[in-house]
Amino acid sequence: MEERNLTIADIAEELGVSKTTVSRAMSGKGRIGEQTRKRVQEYIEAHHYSPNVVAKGLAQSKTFNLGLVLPGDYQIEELPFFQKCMMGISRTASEAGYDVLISMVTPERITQLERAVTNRKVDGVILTRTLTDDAPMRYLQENGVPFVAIGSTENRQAVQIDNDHKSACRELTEMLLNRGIRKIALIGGSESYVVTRNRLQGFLEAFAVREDWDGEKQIFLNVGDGCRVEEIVEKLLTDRVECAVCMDDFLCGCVLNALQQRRIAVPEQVQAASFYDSCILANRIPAVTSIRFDVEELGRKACELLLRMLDGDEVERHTLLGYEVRMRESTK
Amino acid sequence: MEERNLTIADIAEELGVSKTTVSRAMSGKGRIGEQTRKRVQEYIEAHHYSPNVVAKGLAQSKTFNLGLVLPGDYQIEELPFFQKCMMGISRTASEAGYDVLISMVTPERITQLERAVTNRKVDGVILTRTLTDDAPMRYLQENGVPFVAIGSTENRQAVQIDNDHKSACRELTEMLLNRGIRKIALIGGSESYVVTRNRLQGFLEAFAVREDWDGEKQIFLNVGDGCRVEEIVEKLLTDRVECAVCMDDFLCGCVLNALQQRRIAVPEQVQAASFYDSCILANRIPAVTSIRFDVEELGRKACELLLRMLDGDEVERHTLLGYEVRMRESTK
DNA sequence: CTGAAAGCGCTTACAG
DNA sequence: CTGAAAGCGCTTACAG
Repeated sequence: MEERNLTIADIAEELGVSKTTVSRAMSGKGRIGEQTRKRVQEYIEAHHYSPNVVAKGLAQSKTFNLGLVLPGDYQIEELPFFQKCMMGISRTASEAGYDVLISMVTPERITQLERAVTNRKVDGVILTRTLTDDAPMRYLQENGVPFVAIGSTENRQAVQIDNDHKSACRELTEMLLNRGIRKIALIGGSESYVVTRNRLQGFLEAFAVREDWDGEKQIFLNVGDGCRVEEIVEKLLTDRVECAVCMDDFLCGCVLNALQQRRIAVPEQVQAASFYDSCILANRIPAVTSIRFDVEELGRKACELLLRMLDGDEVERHTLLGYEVRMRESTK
Repeated sequence: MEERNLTIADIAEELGVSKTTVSRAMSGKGRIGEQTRKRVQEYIEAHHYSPNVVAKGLAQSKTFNLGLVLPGDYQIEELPFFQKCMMGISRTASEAGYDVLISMVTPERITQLERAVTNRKVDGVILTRTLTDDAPMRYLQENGVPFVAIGSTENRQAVQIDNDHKSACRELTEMLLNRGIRKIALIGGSESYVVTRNRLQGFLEAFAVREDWDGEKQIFLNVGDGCRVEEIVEKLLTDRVECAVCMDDFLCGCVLNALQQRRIAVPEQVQAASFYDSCILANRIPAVTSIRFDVEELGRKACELLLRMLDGDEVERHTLLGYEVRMRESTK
């Protein structure tokens, strides 16, 4: 069923023109008669010709592939994020005639990325997680590969894009304080993520502007596993903390579970808020107050940035995208 | 920093041999003098030459890319699965000199996959979810693209690989029955997934062998959202069902939440078991009895199958991988 | 406006 | 054992 694919040479011969002409009719580059162009295009349509992108790429020293670096040592709370991100990237790339090629890396091993680069399989790369000391980023910079980093990094050279986590956390915290909360806790993951520090900063800023603030704040970072959460919840209860702001939905889920286990009512006895508003907490009762980001949009924008870089455009080094605070029943 | 890349022609000239010779020294194909080979290889090592895979591909009519079809309309419970699967695939592909190119599809839209195929960007494709009537699968078959389907399909033509969900569900159910459970429920997702029907079948088989069985079984399928779960849990309690077997971890999480909300103790009042044993239920208290699959291995095997197909090997049409029942505190 | 020719970086019969 | 040449399927100066 799959006969040999049509080539530009076949078409040229069939139409009695040169390959050059066929090529031009398709690309629109170079002068070409309107009539000729039409004839070629009609033939192409009729015969469902589609050019061999790899050959085209070789001639133009391009691959029409974008590398996407995904962490292999993921955590559950990140999955909805990566998925949505990929969706945005993949769609945008596809519409621009590019494909997305994945490289899974760990902090210790970036061989897949190295392969993709040294084998010249990609024109540029998108990073989906950034660490304080980011091996993939360093590698790409050293090798002069164009890339954009999703997420915040302290590397000022890199083109980066992220949602404004700091402002988001500040605004959420302010809203909670305005509602009269006096004892509030921030619970978050690894400090080696820049985003953790950004959110912490936003949290702190919410208090900085209030000279009259006489409440109490607690901060728990580097929370890694369920056990830690148990301890923290115990402490929250002992200290009669009124509200727990969790840095991601999985963490928040753990906190809520621990509270339920102890028969603590949310929001009556303890309130809770989260980040991402992902499917991890979907259908929770009570519904959880959360900061929502448009992650697919983030992926799209990141991809657009990279595409523009590949076109030789100068792009903004630092892009911040918005957020939305969604107040729900888990806070009052 | 990024000077023009070394090519085979450069090396040939530098060494005073032909391009043919250099090519042969690398590929190992064709006769070549041991001395010459060594010289070439040493030069290559010293200068960190790595061949342009795209050019190589063009010459061999290959791309050294594998397509990976991912559903864009994912559900949270599937994410850990996809991630692990990708990890296995990506690693195996990488080791074999291939890269993985993703296409996100929905039941209505498979344009990304079509692009990858018509643009001749992939040598073969791996499907990660299979529906009863699967558009991507149909498309690939019609176009003669080699592919392997992860998950069960009724399409007997396709090369498919999956874990043995039917046996797994049967064994789990048998174990529960052996422990004296008399009222048991099966709760699962969409029946349009073949896997749902496989598990249902396994569930039913567990009873079929017991002539003396005089208990009660309930079956809830096509559970889509949290609301339905609430209703089901109500019914379980009214009917005094002793154990709920959930077809995935997210569903099980919902059931457990609903139970906790109602202050029902697990496993004392109601027992629960799940499938996948993924990070979604990690750190749950009590720990949940679950069927564990080695999903990364599944990805690896799937990729190996495809690679063998691309090499022209005949491969087994149907592969079933094992499982492991992990009894934990949520059942007694 | 159109085409012959060289080139992208490899592989592979074919000949020696 | 080694090489000249053609070819993979495109693009793009250069010439007309």
